[in-house]
Amino acid sequence: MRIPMKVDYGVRALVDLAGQPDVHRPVRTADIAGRQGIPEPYLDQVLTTLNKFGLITSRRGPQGGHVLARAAADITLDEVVATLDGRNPPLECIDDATECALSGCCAQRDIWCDVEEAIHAVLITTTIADLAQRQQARTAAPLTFAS
Amino acid sequence: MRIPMKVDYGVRALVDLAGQPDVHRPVRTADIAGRQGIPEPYLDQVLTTLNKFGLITSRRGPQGGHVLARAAADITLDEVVATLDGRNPPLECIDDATECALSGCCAQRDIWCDVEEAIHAVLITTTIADLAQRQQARTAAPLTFAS
DNA sequence: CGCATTGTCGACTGGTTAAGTGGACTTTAC
DNA sequence: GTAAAGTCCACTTAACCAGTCGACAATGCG
Repeated sequence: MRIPMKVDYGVRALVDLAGQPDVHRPVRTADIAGRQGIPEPYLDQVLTTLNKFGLITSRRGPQGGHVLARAAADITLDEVVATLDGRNPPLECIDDATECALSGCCAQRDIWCDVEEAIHAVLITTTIADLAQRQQARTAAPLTFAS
Repeated sequence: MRIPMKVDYGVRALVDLAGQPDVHRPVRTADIAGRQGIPEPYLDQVLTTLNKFGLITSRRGPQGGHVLARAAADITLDEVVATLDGRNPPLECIDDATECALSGCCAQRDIWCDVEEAIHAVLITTTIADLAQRQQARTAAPLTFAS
C-alpha cells in the first residue's frame, strides 16, 4: 500500500516547475533534483517518462530543460499517478476477473474497488496548481497572516 | 499503489474461516488454500503471522487447523492490513518528516495523508463478517430474489 | 565545422516481495 | 509409546523496484 517513489518525485518535480517565476524558461534536471532532494539520475528517468506522456516538454542542449506542457491547473494528481505508476490496479483481479471467477466473484473485490475509488476521488480533485499554491503560501511567508 | 498479496490472501483466508458451518472446528491450511486458490506454502506463512498477532488461533497435530480468535464482526479490514502489511505508511515522510523539513514541509504531504485517510476510512468500516455475508449471499443463491 | 552542454536510453547492482522447499516441533489417535 | 497429521520456522529462488553508471543524440555557440 505504498506510493512509489517515482510518483512522489514526479509530483515534486511538476510542482517545482509550476512554481518557477518564468514558466516558459526551461529548468534543468539538476536544479530540480537539487531543490527537491531527489537523486538526479533517477529523476532523469521520471522526467523522461513525463515528457513521453506529454505532461512536460523537454529541450536538450545548452539552455535546455523541462517546462510544463499544459497549465498547472489542468494537470490532476490522478493523471500523474496514472502516468508514472503505469495505471496499475491495486490488485490484478480488478481488471482481469479471471481468478475471481472461480470462487464466484469474491466479495473482497468490491472493497478493493472501493479503496481504489476513494484514492481516485482524492487525487482527481487536486491539481499541480493547487500544490504549487500551497507550497508558495508555506515557504514564502509563514507569518503573513499576522500583518 | 498496490495491495500486497499477503493482505489479499489473509483476508480471503479469514473470510473462508468465517464462512464455515461450525466456527469452532479447526480448518486446515490445505483446505483454505484449495478453496481460495492460494499457493499453500505461502498461505502457511500468512496464517502463522495472523496467529502470532492474535487474529486466529492455530492448533497443530491431527484434527488441527485454524480458527478465528474473535468474532468475525470484531475484525476490521484495517486491522488485517495493519497486521500483514506491517502498518507501513504510504510514504516515509508521513511518519518521519525528516526529508520534508528541508523544503519547508512540502505541500504534497497533506495530499498523501488525505489518501491514507481515505483508504483507512473504507477499511475500518468493513469487517470480516461483512465480507463473509456478502460472499454467502453471492455463492448460495444468485437468483433467490426471484422467489 | 567542432565542441561543450544537456536530455535520452539501456545495462547493471542491491534490496524487498512473492513463492517454493525442507525440516523441526506438537498434538492426536491407535 | 509410536506413527502420522498438521503447524511452525529457516533457507533458497525469481521477479520487481530504487538507484547508479556510462554511452549516445540533439542542440546551441564559437
